[in-house]
Amino acid sequence: MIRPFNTPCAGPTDNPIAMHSSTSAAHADPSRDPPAAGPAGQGTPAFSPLYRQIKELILKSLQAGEWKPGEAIPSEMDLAARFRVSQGTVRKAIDELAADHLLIRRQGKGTFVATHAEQHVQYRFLKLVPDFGDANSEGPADREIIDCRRLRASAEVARALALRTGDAVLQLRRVLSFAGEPTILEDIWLPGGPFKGLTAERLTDYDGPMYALFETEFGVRMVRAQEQIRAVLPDAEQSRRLGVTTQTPLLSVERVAFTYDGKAMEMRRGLYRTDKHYYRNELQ
Amino acid sequence: MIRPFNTPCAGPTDNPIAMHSSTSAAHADPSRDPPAAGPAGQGTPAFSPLYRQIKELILKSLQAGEWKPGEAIPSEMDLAARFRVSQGTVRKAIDELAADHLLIRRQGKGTFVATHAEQHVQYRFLKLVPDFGDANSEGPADREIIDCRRLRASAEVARALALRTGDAVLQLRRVLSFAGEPTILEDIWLPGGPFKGLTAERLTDYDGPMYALFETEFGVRMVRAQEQIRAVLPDAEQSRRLGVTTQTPLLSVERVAFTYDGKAMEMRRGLYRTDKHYYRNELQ
DNA sequence: CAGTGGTCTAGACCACCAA
DNA sequence: TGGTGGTCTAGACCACTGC
Repeated sequence: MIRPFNTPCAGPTDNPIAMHSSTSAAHADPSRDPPAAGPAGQGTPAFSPLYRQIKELILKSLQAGEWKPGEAIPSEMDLAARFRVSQGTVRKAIDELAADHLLIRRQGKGTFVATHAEQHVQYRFLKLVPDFGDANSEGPADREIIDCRRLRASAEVARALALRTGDAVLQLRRVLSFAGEPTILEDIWLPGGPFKGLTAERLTDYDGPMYALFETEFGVRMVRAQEQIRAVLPDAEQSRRLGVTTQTPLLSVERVAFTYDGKAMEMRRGLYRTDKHYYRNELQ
Repeated sequence: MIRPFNTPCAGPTDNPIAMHSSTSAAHADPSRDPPAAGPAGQGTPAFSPLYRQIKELILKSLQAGEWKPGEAIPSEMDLAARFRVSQGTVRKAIDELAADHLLIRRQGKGTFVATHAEQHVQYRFLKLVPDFGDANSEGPADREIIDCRRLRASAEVARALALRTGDAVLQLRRVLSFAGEPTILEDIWLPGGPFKGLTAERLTDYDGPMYALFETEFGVRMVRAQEQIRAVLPDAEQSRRLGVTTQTPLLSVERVAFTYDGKAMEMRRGLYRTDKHYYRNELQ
């Protein structure tokens, strides 16, 4: 057996996963354990090509914070030397991470950790765009924090965030206005532990996407999200906040956002006015 | 100059785009025309790596119908021989086409032209899923064609389909029911020319996705779509068709679907009930 | 068993960027 | 000018499929 596929990661600076001779077999040794990774069931599939193992190792370094959002990671040649594989194999691993928007390649400069700050689209996960013009034509949104409190997770929030009912959570409520018009009313729930110390003041003072603040202040990087969209009517308070009647249909957009390791770290429910905007989706 | 980058495609069976010596330069010859492709402005960017040219040639063959949806395309080796490039270059071209869901690779079998028929997800572009269970748990949708008529394009439809106002279009109206409950009311507009001969009977008789019928009967393959989603209230007839009150908020989902060559070939507006379903979206 | 796509490597050269 | 990512090639071997 040449490649110890399940060797535990030895740490961020030394991952001797491969010790190939120049003509070594490229694939998993069939004498290894069968795919069922263990009694826990949820294990990762045991067989995995080398470039995917490299991908996992890079992912682990990202999770561990070895390279921070916005920073460059080592060059492909350096990573190839570290992992004792060819540049092509590292390249394929990085290709997938770039396709997942975890890394950003810049020819001639290097490969960088993606970040919610300093990317030209202000809100990467916000799909609401104006009927006329594009997202930038309205300028930055006005953001007003209405409420920020600590409370115990409801059953629904607990389920979404993989907490237990009653665990401490932070609840935010805010209004986003575009072109001076209140357009989005959002409730946001965050797990109390990772976001200890987050206050309305810090949010108000911070001038940038909320997810960028999460990265820099709490080390929480959102990389993926799921949304459930419905049409609803607002209650009295919601309609007042958005300046519409209670008979005005609104989009209810429920989002759960996930970090590198796939943990749900935020749930939010937004009410979107769609009289001057629409939710845009590309299908492929 | 080694590679005639702008040589017109010589036809599906002979595309002598490359005549490299074994150590030839890999990139565009800088002595070529500058990137501005011509006075028309909209031209494709003049510089393009070899694998992307191969991709375009394969795309042209798909458009031309050289390989039909569901069929296998030639093997990577065959295509490499045809285009006089290495297998790796063909591979990269196919990789991108597979990522775009135009081709489907099956290890050991070949590479196949994607199709709306015979894919396990019944409706690839339909993002409405039940609150409980998954899309398959409800079984196939009941489809009822309510209306099918030829008329002249309104300004809005003409704009979406790149027609002129007053051009002939086909208008369909149908209701989709899940678990016996009417859930989606859809108006569909199709350009009259390409869909000449489409009737309500043919749609009713056909047992499969509408887009699959478009492929087999009209040679129109939808590969991409854009949706604009809003929350609305139905009018009297719409509410009756869906079995809800006129005060029930619904999703309005406006879709424009595109073919291989990027031409818009369908517009539809769906009204979705979201009391037992939701529109699901993955953000990345 | 032959043929397909999938992985891995090694080496060459190119385009882009910053110093 | 040197370093980065980007492209292209050639050859080897592996995994999967179907005959």
